[in-house]
Amino acid sequence: MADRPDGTGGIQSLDQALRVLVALARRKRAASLSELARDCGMPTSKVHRYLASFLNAGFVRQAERSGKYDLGPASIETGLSALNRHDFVNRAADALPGLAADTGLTALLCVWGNFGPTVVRWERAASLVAASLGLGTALPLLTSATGRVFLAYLPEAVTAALRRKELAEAATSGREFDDIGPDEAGVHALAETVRAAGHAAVDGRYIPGLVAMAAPVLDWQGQAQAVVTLIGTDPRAIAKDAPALGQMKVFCAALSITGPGGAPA
Amino acid sequence: MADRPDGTGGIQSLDQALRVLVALARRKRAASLSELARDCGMPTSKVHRYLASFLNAGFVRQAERSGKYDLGPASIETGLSALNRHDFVNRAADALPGLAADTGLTALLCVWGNFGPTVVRWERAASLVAASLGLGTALPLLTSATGRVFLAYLPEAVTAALRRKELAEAATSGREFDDIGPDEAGVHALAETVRAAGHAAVDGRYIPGLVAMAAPVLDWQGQAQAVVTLIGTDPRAIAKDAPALGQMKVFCAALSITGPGGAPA
DNA sequence: AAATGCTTTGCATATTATGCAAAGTTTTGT
DNA sequence: ACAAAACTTTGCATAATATGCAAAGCATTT
Repeated sequence: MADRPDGTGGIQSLDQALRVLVALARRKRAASLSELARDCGMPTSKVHRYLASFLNAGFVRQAERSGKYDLGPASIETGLSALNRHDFVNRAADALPGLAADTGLTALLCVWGNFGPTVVRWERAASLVAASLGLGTALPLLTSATGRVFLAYLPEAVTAALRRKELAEAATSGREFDDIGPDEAGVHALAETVRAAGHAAVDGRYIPGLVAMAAPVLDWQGQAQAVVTLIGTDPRAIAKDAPALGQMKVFCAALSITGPGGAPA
Repeated sequence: MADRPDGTGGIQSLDQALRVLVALARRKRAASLSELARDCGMPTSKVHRYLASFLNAGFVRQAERSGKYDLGPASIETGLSALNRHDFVNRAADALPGLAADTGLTALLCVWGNFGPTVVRWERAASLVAASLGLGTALPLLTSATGRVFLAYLPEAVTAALRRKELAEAATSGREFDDIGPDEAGVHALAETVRAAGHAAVDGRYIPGLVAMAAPVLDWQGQAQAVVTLIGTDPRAIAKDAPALGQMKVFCAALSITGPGGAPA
């Protein structure tokens, strides 16, 4: 056991102990000693001693009667502390210039404000500037890629008011939506499509000369905490096989909190 | 090192390593190696090796540029997994959207964390979004409805540290509390008032434009294991005869562990 | 009541964590 | 811009300690 390519300079017993803790976290319910030992491929006595330490520190609780092991209050407190520092807006904002540089597109970070999708950070690429887009700008819900992602990843009640407003305006102005039905049913279908794809994209139909695509930064309730948007002029930039699409989704996935079950290596 | 009355049968290196993790969790921000070493009274080399293991397991993240250490995604996942095992969180989470819909207000579920009242679930209503409120956000103890319920329904020892801190801050900043005395006696009286009413409410005094009310979810010892909070913009929503108040209290009563028989596994 | 499965503890050995000190790296001061 | 200080990271010898086996409790089952 000489070479650990990446896992250098750690404490072996601690590595093993943490494997036990994540094994317990992966299970949905309390687990018995032997179950955990089997999961980790370790002798029961070893796991038992690890659990004793976790128990003393409060990371693990032992059920009074059954003797099974479960996660304890210290695990909750540590997790909440970690969550507390997870500031989506700032974390995303720090990384936004990198995304803009990698893709060569203008990158936007939006949150849901009182008037709908609101731009809070924006990183322009070399080529173009959408002059009308400034900080605090509110974007449309139904006709922007950003808005459509919020539509798909926020509760209906939240978006209801703006939804109705934009539908009514579309009706009175006579301007129909090209790619969606002009009623609530059409909006539902749109949201479903966005959820299935994991992102939204619009071509120059609504904002002539501009193409955009957007993806959500999700919290662990599966709701959109923020939306990241890429804007360009070239329609090929938002094609399904465009590299920028993949980069954007990776970017968002890295910022999203993966709930229990999602286990990256 | 002969007698450890209660801490029997553990792994010493693991005990020490976990002390480092909780030291990191107790800090509000990312910490440097030497800070942690000082906190724990350990040599830096030791702490560094522990952190290397935590890093490999994902419990700790290292900031790209500063090199400081912070809690990582595995900490979040483990904590959320621990939260999900408490039945009351799940039951509350299932019912929370209904409460938000019925009242038309934003509904919050909070538990007590390292930094005080901490948001673990929230359901936004149509009308408003408090942008600064997210999962894992820590709320003030004395000036939020949520915090005041914890103050009233948790042992004094639990809230003591935060109580002193907020009182001291109020004293130095010169900002007096409007509705409570600026000392421990005033805090005691406040807690008594909350207990008598069974809930707490604040108007826009502390958070301009926002009104909130909160009630406890009690365990079998009569302590708050969680607090449910409703937030709105209309002061009439938190009036004594407002329907939302009754709905919230019914909601909490249903979640509270009533008599014997509600024995979790 | 005997037996099975599970959890917990003793103990000798070898693995491995430890602390010191030096090398490497970034930040601060002049 | 250079020097100095502070901090982070790594090597190494030694002593501490984690490990695995096996036996002893303990509860539930047949």
